[in-house]
Amino acid sequence: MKILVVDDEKLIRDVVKEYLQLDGFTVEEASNGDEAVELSMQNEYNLIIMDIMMPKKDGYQAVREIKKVKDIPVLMLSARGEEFDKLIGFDLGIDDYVTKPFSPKELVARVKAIIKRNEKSGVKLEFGGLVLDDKAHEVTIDGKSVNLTPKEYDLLKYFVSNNHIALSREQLLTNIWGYDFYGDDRTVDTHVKTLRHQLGKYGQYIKTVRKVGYKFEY
Amino acid sequence: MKILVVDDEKLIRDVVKEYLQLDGFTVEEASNGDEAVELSMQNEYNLIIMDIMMPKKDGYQAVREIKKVKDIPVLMLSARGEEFDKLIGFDLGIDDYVTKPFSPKELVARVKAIIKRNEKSGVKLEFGGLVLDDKAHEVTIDGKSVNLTPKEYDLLKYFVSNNHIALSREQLLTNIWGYDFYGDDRTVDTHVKTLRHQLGKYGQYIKTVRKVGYKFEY
DNA sequence: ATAAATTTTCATGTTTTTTTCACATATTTG
DNA sequence: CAAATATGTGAAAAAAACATGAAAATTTAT
Repeated sequence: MKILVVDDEKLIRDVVKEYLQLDGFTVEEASNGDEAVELSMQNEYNLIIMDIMMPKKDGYQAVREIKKVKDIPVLMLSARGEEFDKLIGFDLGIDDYVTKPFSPKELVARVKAIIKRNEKSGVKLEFGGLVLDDKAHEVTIDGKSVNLTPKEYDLLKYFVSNNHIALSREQLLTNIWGYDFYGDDRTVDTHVKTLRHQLGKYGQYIKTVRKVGYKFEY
Repeated sequence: MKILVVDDEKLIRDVVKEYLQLDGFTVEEASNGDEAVELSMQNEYNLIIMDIMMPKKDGYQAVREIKKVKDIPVLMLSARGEEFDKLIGFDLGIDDYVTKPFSPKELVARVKAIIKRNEKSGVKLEFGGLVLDDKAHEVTIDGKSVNLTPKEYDLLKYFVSNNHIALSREQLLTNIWGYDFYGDDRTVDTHVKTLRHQLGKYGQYIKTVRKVGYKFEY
């Protein structure tokens, strides 16, 4: 997950970067609109966080140019009040906006929300006889449909899209349940249990990573 | 899909063009009514987006002349309030109108809606004894005609044309009811209910996809 | 204008899913 | 090996999602 942070103030870039990295994102920076456009042409970002007021080229213009070529979600930063109406009136296809001053935590939460919304759907992931067809929203084992509950389905989808990667309970909760889930960690365990059962012989591919969480490994 | 955008303000033409191109449309421009008439005689457009107030020849006159010769859908642009009533009284065969200032996103949505409305289909979809003959606009089960209401028909058509694909309530609403439906999600449920009844033994092929929506699966 | 048909809303009941939690089992550590 | 820590599990409670029927609102036809 690569994110481009565009702001002319280094301090802001640094803070945002730090928090995003804590959550496992890769972050690159640009200090003005021109740089932002250039970088986003050369790289594949999953999200752009863009300030509005900047020298060289402002955020609106930069977004306009980038969106012409690439379909990347954008989160806008704006000083309180100013320029705000424009954002709404001039529909640039902004995914969300945050007004300064903002809480880094909230920003990260919003970033995650956007990424989740924009997650590509309709993929078909196959691991031997285990197939997850996201378009049909269906999981089959050796051709036979398995009746997963919604949570089980989401969990499996997240697992298989992160093959070989250990996932903490917290990570699973924020990414599948949502950042606003305030329940018990261990509810993950219960779902892993039922999912393992549902997957039959493929259940074993969800491995326990002690002290951390779980991982799918095929 | 080729669209002609007619407006005397270059800025508006540019913005509209930009957004339409993002959605894969080919766009040509005209800056007044005369040009518009001329261009549309020489080219085959799938849609014309026409401003009303223009020098040389206004939008009404241009549309009238074009419609005399060609059967092209037209979307009118008008400044808020002014000239507006005329559009309704004047039966020019306008397909839709948008008042300035407008959100480009909405404009594109309306363009798509018009194009979709004007698409001739006429397919015949068969699933065992269940046949949807779009040309005749009729559904039969084992040869016997079924009396579907318009909504039921549209819903079934959308379902069967998306066999094996899970469809969210939102997706169903925007594609069948239209992007401007602001009612209750759950109205979909009610229609699914009646449709299932109408389809008798074929009702079971509309499956519930919990937490998502429904899918047709034959 | 009136009646009929269709669509939408909404409250209710039912089913399914999710969460919690206590206890069992397994693993690590001193 | 015992204690501490972490995960597995089953069952009950809580929550959520859907199906349904009926009434209200809207649209269409007569």
